[in-house]
Amino acid sequence: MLSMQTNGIWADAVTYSQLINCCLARNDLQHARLVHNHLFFHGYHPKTFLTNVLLNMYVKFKLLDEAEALFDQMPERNVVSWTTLLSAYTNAKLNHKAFQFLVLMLRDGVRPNMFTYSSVLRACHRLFSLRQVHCSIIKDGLDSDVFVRSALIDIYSKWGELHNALCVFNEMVTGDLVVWNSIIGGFAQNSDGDGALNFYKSMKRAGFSAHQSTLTSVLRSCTALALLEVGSQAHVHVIKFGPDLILNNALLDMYCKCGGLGDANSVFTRMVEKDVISWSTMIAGFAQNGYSREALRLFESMKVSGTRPNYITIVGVLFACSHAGLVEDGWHHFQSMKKLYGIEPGREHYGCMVDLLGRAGKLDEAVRLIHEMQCKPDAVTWRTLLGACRVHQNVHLAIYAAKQVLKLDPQDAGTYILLSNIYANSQRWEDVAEIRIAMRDKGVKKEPGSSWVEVNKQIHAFILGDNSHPQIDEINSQLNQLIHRLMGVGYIPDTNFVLQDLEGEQREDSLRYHSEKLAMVFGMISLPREKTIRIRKNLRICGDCHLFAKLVAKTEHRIIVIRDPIRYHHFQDGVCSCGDYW
DNA sequence: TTAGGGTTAG
Repeated sequence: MLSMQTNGIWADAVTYSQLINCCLARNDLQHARLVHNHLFFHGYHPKTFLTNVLLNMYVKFKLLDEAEALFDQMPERNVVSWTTLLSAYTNAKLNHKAFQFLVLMLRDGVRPNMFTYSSVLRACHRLFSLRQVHCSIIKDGLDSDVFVRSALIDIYSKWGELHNALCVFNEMVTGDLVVWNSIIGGFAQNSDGDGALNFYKSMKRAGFSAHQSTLTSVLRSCTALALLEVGSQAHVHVIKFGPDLILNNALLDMYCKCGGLGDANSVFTRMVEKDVISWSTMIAGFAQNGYSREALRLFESMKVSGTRPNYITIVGVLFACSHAGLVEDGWHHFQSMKKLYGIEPGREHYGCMVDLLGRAGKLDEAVRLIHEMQCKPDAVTWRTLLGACRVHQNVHLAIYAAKQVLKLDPQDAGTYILLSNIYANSQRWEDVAEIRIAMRDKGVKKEPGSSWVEVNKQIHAFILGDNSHPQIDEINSQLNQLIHRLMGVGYIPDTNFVLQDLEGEQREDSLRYHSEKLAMVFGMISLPREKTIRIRKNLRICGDCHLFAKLVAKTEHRIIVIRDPIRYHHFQDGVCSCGDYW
């Protein structure tokens, strides 16, 4: 450029823009500024096009103030000028500012185009504004643009409006990979793994190959559904993409959550690049699967590696302590999190500590900690204390904790039932009746216990009281024989876990058909002995089923993994990885 | 010839 200048030749706008974009590609702010200053000192007044390029340059270098100053000085602004700054606001999550800017743009008489809309959609922080923007898009005839379409699907999904996302998707005539990814991601984010996997199949039928983000959503769905086999299949495709950090993190999480800790660890070890999410995932994975010591060892390695722990990392660390009864370690990490990493303890951290102290029988300390909390305790906090009261049979405190839970979550069926059982055990029948009336008046219904087991990449569901499984007769007959065999080696059904209104044999019957027992038997019938039986549950496993699974693992020589909403139980040779502490 | 879309941890 300098030689052009000494020859008296002025570079034209295109040359200047190429020069600026070259600086951008090299991340060279110094030379980019030099070009801008050169234009300024030589009294060259660039046309709107070149100023837009400069504006974009400042935006990309995240120098919003300078971009704004330049925008204010522009004698003429077109839709690109407005959109450049507007998308800078959305990227910086300045949603309110982005919307104000859109209003100014409209007042200036500039109509938004597909570029503007695809940016502004991400800034919709209210459903109402989203609907308004969607109407304008249709009015301007821009709803068929694939960028706008994927942004619409994405934002509707984020608002939980899957129905609307689906409508936008179904209107698509020409295919587009990112639009497919948006709808698959939408279903995955809304915990509809089945829907996401079905769309993934349709996408492949439509002739599209999976991209990194497609696979990330697929893995997320496998994680939610505990589909280890489908997830492992996706792993084969993941390898094709080489070292993709986000994708590998999703893979890691899938193996951890599906109970495949060995595979998770080998993925983790082989990862070329690891970030705080990779470390946190693996630490929580070890902790939830009952390997607390490994989780804490990994936390030490993380610190050595130089990766700074964050809020979520510490949740995993404290979870590891609470599930192994490591009171001193727990206190140490809890007290040092602020001092060492500047992280204020949040509800989840307090929750882990309440759990840790409560399980260890230090109920008074747990209550004291709840009262000292910097943030307000929520239903989960009180439910944690309630769980500890149940283990340590502290009726007085349990009633107090249960009342606190119901104040904050009046629809929590589990707590009503627990409270009612506590009253029944203390012969407080009037209180029992009162609870039942409250449940009836509030329309509280207990979610039926359900378990899912994966056999030949198919999910088989077992729901308490539902006999629709085609092999249910065979399962029931095998289950009865199994119970008989186990009773021969000392199994006594533990009826403490049953609703209070059942008596004697009836009590045992209701335990007999707990969904995880049916799922276990089905796994035994359908899978060869060397295959692990993997079960996912919607409720926490009860003590009776836990004992049952240990005995099955021992006498039938099976490995069983049961994942409940909080943690995982690996049953092998008559013991569980949780050490009976859950 | 400048501006826009999808993915990860509790």
